Amino acid sequence: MSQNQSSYHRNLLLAALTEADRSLLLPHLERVPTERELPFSVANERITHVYFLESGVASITSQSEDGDRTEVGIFGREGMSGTPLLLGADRSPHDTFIQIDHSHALRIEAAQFLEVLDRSRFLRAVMLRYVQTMIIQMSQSAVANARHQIEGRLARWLIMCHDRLDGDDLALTHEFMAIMIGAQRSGVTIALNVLESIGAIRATRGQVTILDRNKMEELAGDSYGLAETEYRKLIGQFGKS
Amino acid sequence: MSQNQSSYHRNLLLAALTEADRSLLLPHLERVPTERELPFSVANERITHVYFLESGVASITSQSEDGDRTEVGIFGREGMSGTPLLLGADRSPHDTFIQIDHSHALRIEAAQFLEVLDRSRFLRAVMLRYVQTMIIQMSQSAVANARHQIEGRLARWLIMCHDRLDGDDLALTHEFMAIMIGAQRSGVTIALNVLESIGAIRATRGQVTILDRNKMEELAGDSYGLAETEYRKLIGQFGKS
DNA sequence: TGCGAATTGTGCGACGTCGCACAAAGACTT
DNA sequence: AAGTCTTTGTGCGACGTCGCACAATTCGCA
Repeated sequence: MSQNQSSYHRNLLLAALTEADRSLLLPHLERVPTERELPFSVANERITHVYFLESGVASITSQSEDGDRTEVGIFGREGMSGTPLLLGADRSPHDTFIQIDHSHALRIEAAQFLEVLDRSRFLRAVMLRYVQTMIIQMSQSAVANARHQIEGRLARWLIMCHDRLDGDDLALTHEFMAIMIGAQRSGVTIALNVLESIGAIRATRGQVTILDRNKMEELAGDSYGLAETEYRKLIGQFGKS
Repeated sequence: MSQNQSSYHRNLLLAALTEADRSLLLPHLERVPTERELPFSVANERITHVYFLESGVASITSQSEDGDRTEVGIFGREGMSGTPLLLGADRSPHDTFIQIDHSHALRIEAAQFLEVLDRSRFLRAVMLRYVQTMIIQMSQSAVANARHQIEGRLARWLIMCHDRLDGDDLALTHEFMAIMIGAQRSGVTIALNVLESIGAIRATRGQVTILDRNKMEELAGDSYGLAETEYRKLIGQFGKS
């Protein structure tokens, strides 16, 4: 249990709770190892657990008939999966799964989560404020996709990952990033080369290193920042900028 | 008050409430005339009222530094403004205002709204389920912007308006639609001509008439439909398809 | 009825991205 | 050390959209 206790503080949402609220969750939380592609929830299937990441990055994606995935949301140790439960839905049309693995998450069964929600108004309030930050994030994804081209979208996505990971190295392939920002692989290769040529990143096989975060934020423009500001206002400290 | 009572049923969210819950809201609701550009809420300013539309269409938009607006959400008589209040925020970085006017809305002051929310768990639950449908809608906007080109995005947006209005005529200028879908005006002109040439719509000055809704839904592809399906599951009947 | 403003149609070069294909380079297996 | 698979670089034509400009059309108002 001391293991769980320390885990609490790795997830910023859990860390934002009062001691009393955490003790409501504690008996139901199970610490599980995570690995790439581990599904937290599957589209149109009942959400079985709510996951709180200790580290790593997860994506919420929308899959179209032809099999293309598009990312609509991202979270790490500042967030959780299963937000539809907070809003009275037991499933959603989106998939949620681990993108970048960093070992562990805490999870609670859906039914128990709902029960705990009922018992603490403050706990529920924190989680709902988190939903608000996700709404802003998703909105800004729509804006980024509408207004920015690959370079900007990629810069935005990379610094969002950067916010959620320790250090400046991101283990990512071009193919992977292409899916995440809804572009094609060769376009990502070119964009990465541009970013590298201006000294914003260094790219090697399967890895991107953020060198100049300011430049990256500049490239992302105002598609980055709103959600992060909202998080800091509503929940607490977060990110690197 | 009998005027208000009939108004209740025009807004689908209010109509979805129990008689008891409606009577909690009733004393605080004020029926106000609406007009184009009437702001329901302004970015980064305290939300003063929650509006329930009886008819017409409102947009939630994100404004960037350079003044460009991008629409991130849309609602009509099936929805409401002020959803951040439900999630514990008193403001949001987005603007919400009337796009297409159809005369009236019911509004309640923010403080009173919050008070009523506290008093009925069921009422709160209905509104939160509505938030979930908006999340899906915003996500699908991100998908549409990432994957579809002007024709598809325009088709999606037009049928979303169509869902929210009586009849098949939409009073819209090209300029206006261009802003809504994040494209440029001349691109919209061309796309509209394409839609007209295949018999999906008829376009005249300041007006678009939906002729073949099925064709429009086909063009929109899977960027249309998820949010609407979610609404029907979580709240009730809605739309025309 | 006529004038001015708003709206729509159209043209054109520049540019970014797609779609696809294939070569080059790096990493992993046996 | 050789062979295989994954990842990355690159080329090229097609296409869609931008950015901009200007003409044509329609509407509203004096």
